[in-house]
Amino acid sequence: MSNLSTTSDDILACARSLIVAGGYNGFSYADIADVVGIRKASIHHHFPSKVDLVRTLVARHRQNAEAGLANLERQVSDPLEQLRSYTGYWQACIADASAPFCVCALLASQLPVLPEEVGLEVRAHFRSLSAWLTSVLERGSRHGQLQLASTPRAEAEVFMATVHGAMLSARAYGDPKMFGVVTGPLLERLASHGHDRDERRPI
Amino acid sequence: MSNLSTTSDDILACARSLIVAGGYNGFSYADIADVVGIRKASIHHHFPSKVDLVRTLVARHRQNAEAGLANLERQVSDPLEQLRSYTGYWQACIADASAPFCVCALLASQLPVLPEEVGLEVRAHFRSLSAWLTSVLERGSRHGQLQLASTPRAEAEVFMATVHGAMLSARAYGDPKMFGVVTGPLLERLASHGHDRDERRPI
DNA sequence: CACACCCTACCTTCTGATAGGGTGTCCGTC
DNA sequence: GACGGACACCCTATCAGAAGGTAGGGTGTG
Repeated sequence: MSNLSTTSDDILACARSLIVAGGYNGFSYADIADVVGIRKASIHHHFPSKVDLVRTLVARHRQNAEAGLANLERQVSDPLEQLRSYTGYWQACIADASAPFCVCALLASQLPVLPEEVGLEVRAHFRSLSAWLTSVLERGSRHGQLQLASTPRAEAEVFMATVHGAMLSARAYGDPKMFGVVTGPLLERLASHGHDRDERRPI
Repeated sequence: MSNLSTTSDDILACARSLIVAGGYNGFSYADIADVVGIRKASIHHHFPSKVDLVRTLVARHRQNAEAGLANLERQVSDPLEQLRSYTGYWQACIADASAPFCVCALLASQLPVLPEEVGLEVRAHFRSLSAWLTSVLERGSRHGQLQLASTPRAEAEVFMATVHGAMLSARAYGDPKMFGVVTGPLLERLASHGHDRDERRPI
């Protein structure tokens, strides 16, 4: 009924928040032990090495993300609304400080010093997210709901990069609203509503 | 005539490349000592503590950046060309791997675990860069050379965030060209040439 | 019994930092 | 010009603590 073992989940959750705060080298087993209320050695029982821990964490994050996006596909059909939901999700995570950064984005910034196995998982997340965004944009463009300036793939990369940059700016300014300031125009631009925003073309 | 002491500069240069690779906790005095060819203790002579070292590094980076942008203002008058120069600079740095990431952007991603003094310098860089971009966009908009969808300030934040996201994507994909894939459309969109790109408005 | 789980105790290596001594160079005074 | 302090620079030696990890034993439960 209940979780088989919440301890390993607690460890993962704690590791995630610590990584989100300071990256791969920004936390230690001792840090986790303090928060979870367990000894260092007990963590090694669940995750023999730090690489195991982080690799598992990233892999699970990726699975959750893919499942969440698949669920979004089912619940929301409009491409623009899907994109809004995606940015809205992060806006909420940042606003309530529950996850003020994507763990994969943060780890990606340290790719050169990441253990290879972790790096592979991180790259996989980027490819996965990019593929989903590409499909959403492609569909939105085909149905005339979204206005793309270039190929769906290129627009997907722009979208993803902008979202990541928005996270960084929100953190740098210490202002969660900055995420919306950056991602808002991104969505507006893609929306091709009947009303022209401020293009005010003559005639 | 020559530099008073290149050693401290060597230390800073080495620290920069190490931080760009792995962040604040991604390098140690021992790493620098190995590369520069001196002992750990000698580094402490130039920079008593790690905080001193990184704070100096970021402060200098910020000064160099401000000087570079001021110089750009003198050499190039067209706002769009100024933005192109800015992104082109980073495109080159990433392509030749001389500085595949902005040290301030990388440190900003770890702000929660950064020593306060370092964090202040990092935030200052964000404000400084944002201010410059705002002024360029404002001028470009006033002269009708750039087409803004919202206020210069908001567009500046979008621009900065997109550039940072582009750096991240280039690193995640291991492909320097990805930086251009993301920043190219950004510049295209701001350029308000006579030819409408693919808006193809009816009539 | 076997196994999952957590513990104490310990190890090795790295980390940032300090103490103190050895060079060399510049500079003022005799 | 000689002398000696002041200082910049780099060294060896050493430290306390944190890092990731191991060994092995004590519980419980199926």
